Amino acid sequence: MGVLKYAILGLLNQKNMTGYDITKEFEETLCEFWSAKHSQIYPELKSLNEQGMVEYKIEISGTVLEKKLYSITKLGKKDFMKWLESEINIPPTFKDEFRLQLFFSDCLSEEMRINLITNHLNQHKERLEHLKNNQKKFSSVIPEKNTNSFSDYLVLMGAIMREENTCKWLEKCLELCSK
Amino acid sequence: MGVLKYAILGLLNQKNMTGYDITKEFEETLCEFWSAKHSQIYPELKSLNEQGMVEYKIEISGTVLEKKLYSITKLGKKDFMKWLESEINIPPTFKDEFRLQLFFSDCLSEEMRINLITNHLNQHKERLEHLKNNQKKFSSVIPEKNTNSFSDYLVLMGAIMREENTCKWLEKCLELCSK
DNA sequence: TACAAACGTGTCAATATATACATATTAGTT
DNA sequence: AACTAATATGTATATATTGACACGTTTGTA
Repeated sequence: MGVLKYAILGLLNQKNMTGYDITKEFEETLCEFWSAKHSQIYPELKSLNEQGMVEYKIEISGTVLEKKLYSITKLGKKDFMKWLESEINIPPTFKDEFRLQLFFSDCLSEEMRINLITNHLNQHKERLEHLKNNQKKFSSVIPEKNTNSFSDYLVLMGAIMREENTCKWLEKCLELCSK
Repeated sequence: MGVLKYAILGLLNQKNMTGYDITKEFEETLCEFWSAKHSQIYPELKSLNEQGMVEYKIEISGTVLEKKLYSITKLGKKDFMKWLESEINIPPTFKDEFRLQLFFSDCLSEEMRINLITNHLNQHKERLEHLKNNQKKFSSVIPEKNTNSFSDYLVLMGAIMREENTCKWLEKCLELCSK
């Protein structure tokens, strides 16, 4: 696939960053729909630099610590926009370990099955609360369309709707299992 | 993670199968929530056999073709049930290339963004139709609880609800992008 | 009988990803 | 001055996964 490449280019298209900054961005902002550890990011940045997609200048932090401040090149921007405009296909499989468990759950006692679903439901409820909290930063006003905040808003709305729907499904499952 | 292991054990817990049968099962039945190619399945079966989780007897198909008919062992069944009863955590990230695109979509013109979302919506509508077709096999009657059909029904219901919800979200996005 | 599609089992190379290993500096606090 | 958390950059090892390579048999049909 090579999606990591475009996640990094997209971030550098917003502003110049170090590998460390990018790692933080994955942890704090993109984590809902993409993730990568620094052990994957640093090699990828090296490769993108070799491909001419990004460049960097070394900045000195304090007295000696060298930071590589990366920026996107024209070539990188072109490649990023090409991906952004491309109509990707939805993957045939959304891997989901819980759904696999549920598929085999007829081996369980009624009680165990209900336990399994209830536990999962609680986790999704918690995540939903967390996402709703995130949404509070958009204080009742929907951001303007040409800002990243607006894109952010659309994605967050999707995550919230997904969690709400997942909870609804699990509650329906519990109902069917109980009666 | 090692989820593939439990997917295979779960299938062999239902009935004895060859590697080829298991591959087919992934393609036709599990594909909605797990997948694996035969190049992953054969080595995994070998490893499971070495761990004492599965065993096989060779059957002759036709005059010379040797098939390995795998079955789950007591040890395998024990390990499978332990996984099935375990309360797994939902992964922090559901990787989703489209959501990544949408997150960066403020770089696009209004028209291009609408194109992107519309195309994605159409794909999900198509998948929804496909899933609803699958559901027809449960001809108006909900299967009995202790059958695999019932588990299958719960998972399929989840997939349908998810696709419906995704369509709803994308339609809402289109609305917000247009006005 | 010839052909094709399906059956059947495997390996190899490349990519993706996670965890652990490894090291050093800087800024803030006590 | 000593300590700690955060900043900063890499590599190594193991596992997961895909697509390509590789081979041979059987069943149904034209």
